[in-house]
Amino acid sequence: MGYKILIVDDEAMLTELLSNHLQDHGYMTFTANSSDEALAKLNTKPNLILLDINMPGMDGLELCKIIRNHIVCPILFLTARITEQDKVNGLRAGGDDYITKPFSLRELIARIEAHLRRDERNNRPPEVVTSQGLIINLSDRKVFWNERELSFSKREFDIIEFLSSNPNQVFDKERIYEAVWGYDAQGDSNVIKEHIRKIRAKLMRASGSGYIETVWGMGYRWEK
Amino acid sequence: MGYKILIVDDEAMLTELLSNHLQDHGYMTFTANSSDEALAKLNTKPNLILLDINMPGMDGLELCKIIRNHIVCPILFLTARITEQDKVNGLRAGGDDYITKPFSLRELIARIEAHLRRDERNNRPPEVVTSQGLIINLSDRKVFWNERELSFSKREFDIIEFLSSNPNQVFDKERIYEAVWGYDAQGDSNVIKEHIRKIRAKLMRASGSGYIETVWGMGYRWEK
DNA sequence: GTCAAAAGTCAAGAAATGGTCAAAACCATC
DNA sequence: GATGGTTTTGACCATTTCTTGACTTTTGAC
Repeated sequence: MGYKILIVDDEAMLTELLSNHLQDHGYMTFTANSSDEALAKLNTKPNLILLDINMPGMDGLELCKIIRNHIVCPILFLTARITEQDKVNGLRAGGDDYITKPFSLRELIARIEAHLRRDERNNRPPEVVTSQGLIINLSDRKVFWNERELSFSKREFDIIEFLSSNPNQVFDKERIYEAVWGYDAQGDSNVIKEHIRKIRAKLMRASGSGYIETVWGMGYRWEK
Repeated sequence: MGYKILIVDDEAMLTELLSNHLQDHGYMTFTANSSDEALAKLNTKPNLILLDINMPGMDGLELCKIIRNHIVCPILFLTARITEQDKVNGLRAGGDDYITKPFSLRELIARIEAHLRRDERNNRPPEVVTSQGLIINLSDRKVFWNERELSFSKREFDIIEFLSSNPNQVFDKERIYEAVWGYDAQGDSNVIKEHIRKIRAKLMRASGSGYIETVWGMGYRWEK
């Protein structure tokens, strides 16, 4: 449920169609029509990637190697015809499976599910658990306090994610801004103060603790 | 403070300009206008390298790979326009970031600082332990005396950090001022006396020892 | 012992930083 | 384009920390 799938193919129409179909099956999809776009969309942290082998410019195999350096998830190649050489190259590049075009959509779904199941078993911990009952699930972007779900906005969660992933370390506001907003952001420091306030309030109301400690003159730290 | 940056570009004018600008920001710079020169200057042990991708002869990517075999430090590519091929190749060659020309100097500085900070965090020894039960954790900026945490203000901790990282060495007030405040001592020497007093008081109350010894007429020394 | 320079102490004011609030700007959705 | 939520802003207050200056004590030289 709610798995994210990144679809990479230079034919926009195909990505579009696949995207629709997968969405109908309850997946969250992202599409990319070039290698560059694909790399850019890795930050969506997909749970699985569908990758066309034959693309202009850098082909799928090259791209696959690069992706492997960044994230771990099943990569399924889509390919028009598969030669033995293709298969070997693909495996060597880090692919997990092949689906030859044309393929039946039912087969596609079946394979995707198989890989996600296996992946789930292997890569258990996509979550961060912190003190007594607070669970931060980074892949689902959800936070729970003893069964009960707390809701945070995007920015709020981004900040929680960053800080809680580096517990006990102090980050000044600029550093947080950089991590959450991006590089050159010339942010007013009030923005962070305000978000921290909101986060603390929500956490405090639910759990009785704010989790984020202020280190005067230095920044904030996630207390684990 | 005092980071060394190696600037590699075949355009002498550009390296010159960058060099000046970075020096204005407190960096120590070295320039190289060819790959050979760059390799030769690796022995300056730069903390960061700015590398032009498009150079005659061996290009930046090749150079990057070679450099990676020699030293570990952030490598930022400078490139006229970035194609997806560039990006991919660059990542593969071991680069850490891209800056496309023309770039704003502010952005350049921001990125350099970001990378140096990150690098520093990663390569920093996690903690310093000093005599009987006093633990100074530099990355968490926490000080413990037998389980119990002692709290210090930013300046206080900065001073502790500086002195305890160079135990048994005597530093006069100007030197401490320079190390902690950042530039040439402009401040009244009382500032340091006062901070030292506070630090000693806190340490003394917790541990029974002040740790900072006065060397009359010379300065202070951290007793290990 | 006396003296001057250096170091230590203390209290008070200045400066910096963080917290809070309300309102404006922004954005997606209907 | 109205709505409701999110994000950003600016103003203001409270608190902590930093700095200063006057004063006392210690130190080493004479």
